[in-house]
Amino acid sequence: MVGRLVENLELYGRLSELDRRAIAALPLTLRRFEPGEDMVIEGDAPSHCRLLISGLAFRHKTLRDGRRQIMSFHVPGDICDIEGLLLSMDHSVSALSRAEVGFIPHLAMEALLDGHPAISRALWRTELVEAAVAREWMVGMGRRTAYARIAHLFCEMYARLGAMGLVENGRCRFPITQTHLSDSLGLSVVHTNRVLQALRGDGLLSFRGGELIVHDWPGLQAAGEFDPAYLHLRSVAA
Amino acid sequence: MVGRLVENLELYGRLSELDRRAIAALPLTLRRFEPGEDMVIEGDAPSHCRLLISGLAFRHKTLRDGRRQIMSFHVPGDICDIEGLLLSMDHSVSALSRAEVGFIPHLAMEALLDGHPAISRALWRTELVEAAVAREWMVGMGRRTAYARIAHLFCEMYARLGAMGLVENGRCRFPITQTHLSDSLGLSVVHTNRVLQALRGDGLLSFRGGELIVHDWPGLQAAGEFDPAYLHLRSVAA
DNA sequence: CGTGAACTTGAGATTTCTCAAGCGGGGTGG
DNA sequence: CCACCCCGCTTGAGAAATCTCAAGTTCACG
Repeated sequence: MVGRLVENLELYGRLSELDRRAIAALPLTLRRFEPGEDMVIEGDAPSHCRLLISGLAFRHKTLRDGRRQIMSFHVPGDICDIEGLLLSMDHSVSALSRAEVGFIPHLAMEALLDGHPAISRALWRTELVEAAVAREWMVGMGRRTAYARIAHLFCEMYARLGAMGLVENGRCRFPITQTHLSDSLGLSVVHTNRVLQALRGDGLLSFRGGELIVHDWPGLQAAGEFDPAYLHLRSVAA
Repeated sequence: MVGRLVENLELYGRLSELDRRAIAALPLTLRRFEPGEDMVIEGDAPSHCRLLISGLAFRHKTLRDGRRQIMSFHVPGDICDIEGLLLSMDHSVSALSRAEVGFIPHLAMEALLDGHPAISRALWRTELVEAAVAREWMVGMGRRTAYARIAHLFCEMYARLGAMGLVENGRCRFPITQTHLSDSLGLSVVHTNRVLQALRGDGLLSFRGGELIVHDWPGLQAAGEFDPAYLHLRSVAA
């Protein structure tokens, strides 16, 4: 159940057997979410952490008039609302696809962190990587064209999913709509659609029915000015 | 020397006398940076943490062709490269104004964190707040007009500086150029300049020679769609 | 008095947006 | 089993925001 979490935490350094056993012993309540369903809402002060076990999720803020900004995507092994441990939520988290989520009581989490500095440090590190990703998104929204921005996002997800073994033969599932894509990148759906066609036309990728196919990985990286260093992964999808 | 840091860490909950004394006992080497000088550079793997003692600093990434994106501003009491403790730097940090910086060896920092869970937690919380600010910037760059974006940034800094007691009579020092402003918000200098004039013309603020004067705080907040909740401050400048 | 950085202005070029409408497939009720 | 409907995708076209280029101004500083 927590396999992906341990994997995630061990990306940069092994945990002790003791640490691993403590994680495995976490009390976990399972729940399933349907696509689009909210897992936490802005303003909540959650009493549990939500560990994504299968499926994808995303963080977002929605303004009064309906404009929405998606701020990150989450893959299995991520805790989607870790900040809820210390702060109230200033944004919402929703399921992208059908998702299985493990609920871990804050009390258990706090005990785990206080008793296991190595886990605390590893979890903090995943947090820092998330912040690095957020900064890279800022660079994109502030300083890159729509074309580069879209290319970059696909590079990022391709690399992240690849690192989890979810890329096969240049293909991976990435079940988002063009609306999600637009809301991630700060674009209109219309423009996103046209730029997507350009990327396809340039032979870089196809994206259809929630499946991403990368036809020209070096070309796509160049188009997106993608340098995976900020992901702090150990290896990158070939 | 570390007064601001303790203040910062105690924003949400007191530390014990023991914790406070441990912080005060940190070995600290002082160094001064001139405006624009780099404190850490992308790619560095620092061996010390940089605690900002006086002055302002900012994080940024610069692309090959010179486009730059500023990703955050830092005030006294912030550790500007805390992620260097666990990761290599994927961006640079530079001094905005003349700044005094305390260098703390990573070894001392690690010992402090491992021995004092409360400090570890408090520091993590400041990190989470930073991430929240980053998300709000994303909303701005993705979904707000230049006018709202500029207003919002000034609201944010006014609130943050106000919370530190650095606002007096609706005025505060915020020593950035219009170029910095543009690079923070993903705008061209020309456009920034014109929008700034509009904000001044609408009687919301003046910004000249690195001094921000807020003439109409409610109006400015409305223009920027500013809701300080994401800053997770205890109080907001009046 | 000369110089450079920051700021300002003008004007045309681009990117991206908005509005409006048509298309297509999967799901549902009759 | 079929018609209908909705959501997501696509296209067209004019509008708006923002950018780039180019030059002029101001002011602090040496």
